[in-house]
Amino acid sequence: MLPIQLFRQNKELILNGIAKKNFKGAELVDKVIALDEERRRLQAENDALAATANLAAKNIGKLLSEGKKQEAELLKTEVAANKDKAKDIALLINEAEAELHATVVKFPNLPHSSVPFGKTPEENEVVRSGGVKPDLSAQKQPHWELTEKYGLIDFELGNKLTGSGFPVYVGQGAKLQRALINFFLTYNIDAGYKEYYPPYMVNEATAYGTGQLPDKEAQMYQTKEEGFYLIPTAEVPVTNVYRDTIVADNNLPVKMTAYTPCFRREAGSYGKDVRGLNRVHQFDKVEIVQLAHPDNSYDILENMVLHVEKLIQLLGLPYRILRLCGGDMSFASALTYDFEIYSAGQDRWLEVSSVSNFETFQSNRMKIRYKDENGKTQLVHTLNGSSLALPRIMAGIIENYQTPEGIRIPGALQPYFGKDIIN
RNA sequence: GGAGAAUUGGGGGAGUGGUUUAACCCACAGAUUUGCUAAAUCUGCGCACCUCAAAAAGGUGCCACUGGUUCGAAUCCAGUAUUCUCCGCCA
Repeated sequence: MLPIQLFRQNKELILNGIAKKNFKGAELVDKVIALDEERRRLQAENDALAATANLAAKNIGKLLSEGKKQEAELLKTEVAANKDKAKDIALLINEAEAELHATVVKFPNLPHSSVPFGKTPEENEVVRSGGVKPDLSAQKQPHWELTEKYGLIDFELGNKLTGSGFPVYVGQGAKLQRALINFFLTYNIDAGYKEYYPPYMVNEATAYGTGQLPDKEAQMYQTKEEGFYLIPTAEVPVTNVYRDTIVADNNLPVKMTAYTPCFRREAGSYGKDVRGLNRVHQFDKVEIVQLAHPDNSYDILENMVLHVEKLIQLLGLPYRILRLCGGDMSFASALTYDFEIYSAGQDRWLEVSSVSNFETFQSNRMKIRYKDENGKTQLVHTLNGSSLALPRIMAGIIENYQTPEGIRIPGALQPYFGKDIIN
């Protein structure tokens, strides 16, 4: 959520920012400013009334203790007249606040100055790429053929048990999944991230904190009785660990990592884009989250990018890093780098990680703060990234490492998998 | 699932309708003094919003949460959440 003060102080900044992000709602800016003025006016009025009432109540108490009962009764009737007025104003304040809030949360985060202009994924900027595309000559197959051939994933069984988009990993496929999770977590923990194992369901306040609510409700599965949301990413519970807290600034940055399944009800889409592991409703992911001081959050973002890049390099997958253009960025992000690996069996790029700085957009909702050198409370910057999302990494390994003898296992993963080939 | 009890600031903890402006202790920060792996004394010590160009100052709200009763609520009432104890059920 954008801070309301920003609307008062720097309207131009907001107008420019939302234009870059391709958000159509310039007229809402003036609405926010008007509602904010209304709210403040009402509050000043309300406070004055309350101050009078408080004083009167105190005087009544004093009169009663002095035994002046009649005078006290007289004062009571005077005060009662103000009560209705105060009640009306309180009601108006609630209305104004609710509408103000509902309007402000519609605004996306403002993009960082380095974010390229653009509306579509084609306008994302390739920052750099690495790794070598394998030469598979004529024998290349997509992962859904290979997983069937080696009995690693049973998509049909998933259809039977649940529905489409819920693959069942079997035998060495399940083991590969487990090895990847373990490898990723160990790599993150070695880099100083503290491991969390959070709930897979969250309440409304938590889903609101990271920006899933109110607008992205349709993306999440929800339990019928309790109304809990199944997490679409570990970012949701993990970032909320620090909701409503003030972190000592010498404890920044806070580094957290978690493995969780992720549940997403995506809008219907068919064909090769969603074939196999390319897009599923339940998948595993290891996430990294940091809470950072605003002064160095962009250095930290670059560090997180290097961290993820190294991990992909360890797996020996060809990759590229994109800086997303304004129109392709997520609602809450100020700057996002996407990682894509080249999937040789399909001859296409697959997104495996997204690393973002949200600045104060999430912390303003969650009230995650620190004390600055003057003792003033300030909002922290929140950042997160995938390290990594499992299914597409699995697809990439299976396709890029396919050989006539079987699927080779990248060297760095072998200690976790226990052997060097699937055949 | 049933019955009972509880929830106060960073921690402990007092407070059962009106000089409580939430006592007191600890922790923490600053100053002073004595001096040296510290102690004593004094002062300060939460969050949010509003008035104000800002600072200073003042106002309002916050005792788990949401409402209610009252001129006045940490205190009384109702609902919700969480924790503890006992019973039941259970991997």
